[in-house]
Amino acid sequence: MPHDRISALPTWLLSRANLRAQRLLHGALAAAGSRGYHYRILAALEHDHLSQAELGRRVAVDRSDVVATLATLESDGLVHRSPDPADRRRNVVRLTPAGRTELDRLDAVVRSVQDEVLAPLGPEDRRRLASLLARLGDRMDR
Amino acid sequence: MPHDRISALPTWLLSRANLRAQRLLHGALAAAGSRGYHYRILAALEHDHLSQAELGRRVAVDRSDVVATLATLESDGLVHRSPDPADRRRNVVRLTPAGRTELDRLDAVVRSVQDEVLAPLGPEDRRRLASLLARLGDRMDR
DNA sequence: CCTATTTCAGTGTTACTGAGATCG
DNA sequence: CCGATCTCAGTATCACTGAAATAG
Repeated sequence: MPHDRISALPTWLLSRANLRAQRLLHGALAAAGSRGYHYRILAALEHDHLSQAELGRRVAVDRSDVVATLATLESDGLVHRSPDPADRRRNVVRLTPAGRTELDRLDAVVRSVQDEVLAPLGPEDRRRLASLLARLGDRMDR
Repeated sequence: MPHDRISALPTWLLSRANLRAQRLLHGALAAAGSRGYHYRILAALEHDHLSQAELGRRVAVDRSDVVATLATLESDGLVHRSPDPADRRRNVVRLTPAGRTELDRLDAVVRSVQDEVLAPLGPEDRRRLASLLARLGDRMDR
C-alpha cells in the first residue's frame, strides 16, 4: 500500500468515518429542506428556553452562527426571540408550535441516518464505539 | 440533560471527536506552515509517481482541489508535474528532494498529534477504536 | 472598569459541482 | 461518440475572528 503514512492514522480514520456520517446526515437533512445547525438549535430548545449564548454553548455553535441561524428559523416561524426582562442583554429563545413540529420531523430523519451510519456494526460494537468516541470528545474545553 | 436528542447520537459523537482531532491537527500543521491537503498529497507521492486523478482518489481529495494544491506545492518546489508520454491527458506528479524533506518534517508533526488525540485512551482501546472506525469508513464508495 | 451578550462583517479549510478543453 | 483527465470558477457547510453597541 502506497499511502500507509496516512491510512493507519487515527486522525485519518476519524475523518473518513466522520465524512461518511456527515455526508449521509447532510444529505438527509438537505432532502428534508434543512441543515445541521437548524436541527442542533431546535433540539437544544426542546425542553428549555435559553439565551442565545447559552444555546450556542450547549450545541457547540459559534455565537455568530447562532445569530444567523436564529434569523432564518425566526423568519420561518420556528422559534421566537424576546428580550429577557431579567437581563436586558439577553434574548430568550423559545420553540414555537411549528418549531416543535419541525423538530419532530427532523428528528425522524436524523434517527434514521444513525442506523445507516452504524450499519457495519453490531449492537455491542455500536456501544463500544459510542463510549470510545465520547471519551475522545469530552476534552473539548478549548 | 436538556439536549439528549443530540448528545447520544453517533453522528454527534463522531463529529465532536473529529472536530477535536482536526483542531489539533490543523493547528499543528498551520504552526508548521502547512495544511491538511498538502500533507495528504505529499504523503500519497511518497512511493509512487502518480497522475493527478489517481492521486486524488488515493487520499480522497477532489480533482479540483488536487489542481489547486499541486499549483501551490509546485511553486514551492515540493513536487514536479510533467506530461505523461504514455497518455497525454495525464500529468505525472513526483516528489522533489525538497518535497521529501517537507514530507518528513510534516510527518513528525502529524505523528505527534496522534498521541495528543488519543491521550484519553489506553493502548487496547486505541486499537479497538481504530478497528471500529475503519469498518465505518470502509463504505466510502459513493 | 471590566465582563457578558447580541450583532455584523469577514476569513479559512474542507468538500463539492459544473463546464470547457484535451486526449484515448 | 463516449469516457477520462486537467483546469477554472464558483458554491456550501461548518468553524472561527474581530469589533461595535448595549447592558450587568
